[in-house]
Amino acid sequence: VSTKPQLSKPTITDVARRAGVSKSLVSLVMRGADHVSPGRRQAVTKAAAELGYRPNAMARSLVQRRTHLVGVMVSDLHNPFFADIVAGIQDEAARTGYKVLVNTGNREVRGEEDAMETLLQLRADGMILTSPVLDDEVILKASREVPIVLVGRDGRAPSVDSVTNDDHAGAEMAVEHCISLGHRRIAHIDGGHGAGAPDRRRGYEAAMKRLGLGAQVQVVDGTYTEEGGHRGCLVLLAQHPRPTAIFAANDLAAIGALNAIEESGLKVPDDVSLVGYDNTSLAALRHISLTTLHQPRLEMGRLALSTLRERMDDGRGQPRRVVLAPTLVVRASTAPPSPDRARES
Amino acid sequence: VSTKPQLSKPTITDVARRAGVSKSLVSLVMRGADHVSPGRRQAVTKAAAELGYRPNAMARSLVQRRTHLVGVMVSDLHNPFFADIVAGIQDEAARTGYKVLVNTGNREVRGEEDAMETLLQLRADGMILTSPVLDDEVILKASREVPIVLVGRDGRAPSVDSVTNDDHAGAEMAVEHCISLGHRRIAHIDGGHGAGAPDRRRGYEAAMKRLGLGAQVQVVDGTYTEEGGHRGCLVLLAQHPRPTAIFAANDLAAIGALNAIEESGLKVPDDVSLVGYDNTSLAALRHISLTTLHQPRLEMGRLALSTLRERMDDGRGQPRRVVLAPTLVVRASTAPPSPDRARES
DNA sequence: CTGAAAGCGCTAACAA
DNA sequence: TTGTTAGCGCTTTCAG
Repeated sequence: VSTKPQLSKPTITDVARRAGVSKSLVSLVMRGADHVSPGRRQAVTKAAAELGYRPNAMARSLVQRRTHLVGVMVSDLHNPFFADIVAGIQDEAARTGYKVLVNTGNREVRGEEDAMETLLQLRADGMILTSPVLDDEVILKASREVPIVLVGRDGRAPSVDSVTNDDHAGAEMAVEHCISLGHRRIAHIDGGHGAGAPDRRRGYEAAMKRLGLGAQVQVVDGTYTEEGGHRGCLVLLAQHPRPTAIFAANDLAAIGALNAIEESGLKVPDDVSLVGYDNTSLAALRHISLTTLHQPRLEMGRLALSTLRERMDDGRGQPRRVVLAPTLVVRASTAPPSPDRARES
Repeated sequence: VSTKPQLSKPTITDVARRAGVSKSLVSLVMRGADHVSPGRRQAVTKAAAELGYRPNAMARSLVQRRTHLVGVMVSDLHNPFFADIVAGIQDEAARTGYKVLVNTGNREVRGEEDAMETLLQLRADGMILTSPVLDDEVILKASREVPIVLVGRDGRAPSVDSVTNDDHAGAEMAVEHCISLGHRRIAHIDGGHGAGAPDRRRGYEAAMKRLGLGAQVQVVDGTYTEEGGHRGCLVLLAQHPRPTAIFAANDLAAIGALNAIEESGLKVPDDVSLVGYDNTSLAALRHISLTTLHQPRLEMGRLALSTLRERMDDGRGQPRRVVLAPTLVVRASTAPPSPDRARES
């Protein structure tokens, strides 16, 4: 990489000279101080405009020891789930004078580490990590240098806050919904190491047992991806009798399952009912119309930022765990089991 | 916003003191200089590790007058189209020592201006704007302060580069495909002011005329959204005879059209064939299976960054317009018109 | 209300 | 090879 410097931009000194005042006065005016004489204020404003002056945020932050920057490490830019989270963060940031800068680690540990490092070197005032795959230890270490809020994953250390939805409860709702429709053979395709996946699995198991279907519990391996859902579903469909309802770990996996079901010549919901998780825009597509659990993403984003602010601005030291309630969205992928199928159990 | 400074982090001076050397030596070691004695190098490395020292990127950039930061303003984080563009940018950036920071303007002029301003004040070495809705004038002005590359939209000024796909040619391919299947009444739902939309429209018209269907040209208003496609499609379906094929401005609009068609009790492709644009992940869903035009997104991202580098590193002053060829992806949403329908023309 | 001086953390000549 | 000296552009006391 070459070291060619850019054409130098006007500095505060240039403005001061042109307006015939001191640097300090220009600084005051640029920051909107109120006790500056109208005449000089105008002279400064005019000079700045003529020069196209723009304060250098880095020089400013260097002396203030504060950047007013919040770094957001997004686990996967391809997942529409995160778009709303970021929107919520941005929303709240704009209201409170913070700038949001987004980064991504492409679902890889190494990538996420690099992304964090960039933000750390930039001296962001705080950072938000969405569903990171990073080790707890790495996060804990970074949290000693800058306030960190996790979204979608629990912050297992007192120095790390988190904003999540109640995955356990959401999974229970999925099961209860299926049971209320008359299903008994309800299987789960799990989400592997994905953020929240273990809780969804435990919630599924707990609800099954609580409602007297402990013997019907069946979990197959999967991931938070279409392929994972597809694979897991094929395993389930190969059984006799096969499940009449399937709860997939997230919407993406549910779509994979949907494909597997149709490839097998079966229909949703006639032969198999299907439930997803996340209520992404995909689930709402008319052709998919997936029953799923909604997470209040926008609000989660807003809460992530306000939680971060409590540490950045108010110096809170106690950990904070925000857990929101998911809500069931019933669409066309679930229905009562067909009479002959239900009998088989 | 309060002005509470963070707990101060170790500086280069702290490391120098602890290692018993000068700041400059620490600086050299941190940057991996080769002519440093092994003993001192190790002392510095050790001190830095013990202190948890991390160079302050802002202080460094202030003196170097270079941030090694590339700002990417993404028009809409919800559109999966941009995820691959960003991935391509990041890919190429990682190879060449640049850090990528993403921003978004939420499809609004004001938001995009703020996003640009943040990047400008941060003194990013260059910026990439994806499908901005910003005025040409604003972009032109900014391009005098920092190299800018537009993606998905043409850079109408010599100081602004661009990377696009050949929208005109892509639209022609869509039309040719429909005609080759036997369609004659082929309508277009346009994309309004969306980046590239006017070219797609012109391409559609040109191909229709060139192939002797000038009299059949029909364009209805739309946008790059599901709602736009839905609305436009309803207008088309209300006609007698209605079109046997519809070319929507992008995939999102095509999905809106798809919904409109099915709501009207018609089927795709039996009653109406449908073509989209962009080949987003949505188009590939088994349940959608949309014939569409693919843009080489990853490559476009990579090219955007390398085009930017030519200005940042090599000081190129001539404008550069990269135009890539789209490719037709045929799926299940297009088929020959049913015999009785075709006759009606 | 305004200006002068000091310094944020770092790198870049220039000496030694 | 290593240390010293100046700033980068800005804000912040502190005088006036």
